[in-house]
Amino acid sequence: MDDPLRLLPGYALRRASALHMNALNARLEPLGLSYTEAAVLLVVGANPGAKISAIGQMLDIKRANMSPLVARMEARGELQRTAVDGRAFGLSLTKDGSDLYAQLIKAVHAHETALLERIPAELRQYALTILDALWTSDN
Amino acid sequence: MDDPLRLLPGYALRRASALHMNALNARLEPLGLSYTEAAVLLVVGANPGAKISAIGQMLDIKRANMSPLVARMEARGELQRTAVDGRAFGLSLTKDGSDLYAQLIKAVHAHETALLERIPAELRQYALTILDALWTSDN
DNA sequence: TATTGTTATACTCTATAACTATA
DNA sequence: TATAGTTATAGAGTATAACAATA
Repeated sequence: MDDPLRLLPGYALRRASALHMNALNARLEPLGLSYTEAAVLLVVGANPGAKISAIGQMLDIKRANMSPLVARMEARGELQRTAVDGRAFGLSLTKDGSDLYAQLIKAVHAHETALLERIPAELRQYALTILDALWTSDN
Repeated sequence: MDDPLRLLPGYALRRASALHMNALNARLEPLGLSYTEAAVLLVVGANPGAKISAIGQMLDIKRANMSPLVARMEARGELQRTAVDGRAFGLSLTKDGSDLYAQLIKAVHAHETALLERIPAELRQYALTILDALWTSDN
């Protein structure tokens, strides 16, 4: 049976993304995080006090979807919010959030390593440049 | 604000995939096709008589999701089914399906060209190899 | 007026389970 | 017993719209 999608980079992109999102979710399950939550935790860990709106913009998560996500992580005691002004909140890690963050860093590193190892060694150096070019500088 | 996801190929993979799936869906909207339906149309066009189950396996679409998808495309007069044996069906394009297929080929070509043009010219030659390596040979 | 956050809701895609019929 | 297809349903992830409060 002929595979007409075999030569389409766009199709490979989709299949690769789906495969690795599943792999990442499996890795994050022991931490009790979805990959969206993990992304927020990474950004907050690297930017204590970052505003919810700024985090959402960086990760391309809509305000309406950030709200319940942040509320969930706050309820689990991973994040805490501090009023920046009368309408905006800054986020930072709690003690539990910091512990989880440390575990998350390890899990993400293992995930990214496994991903890169699938690529022929001599081409690995180009992977990030190519993948970044496929989405950056137009959002 | 620091972006801790900047150096993660896995994150770039996800963002790139999301961006281009949206772009493809926009291109397919005038044809009245979702990208999943488009993938099925491409496979049937290249493999007249292919069994529903085989198409689903190639595209990693579950049986339970192939059923309504095929029914929809059949109802729109794009696909027709022929009994292979008492339980399996082969799919082929109708006349309308063939016309749509021709349009689809053009849309997909335009999409893939636009995608590749985002990649620096000297790296384009590696893109398909890298993206394929990221998902093939373990499904 | 624009920004920030919240709530409610809808839509798509995908996943699981149970079922029938046939190989 | 395994395969093929169908149906119903549930769960993510994401999208829109309307709203209140503040800058």
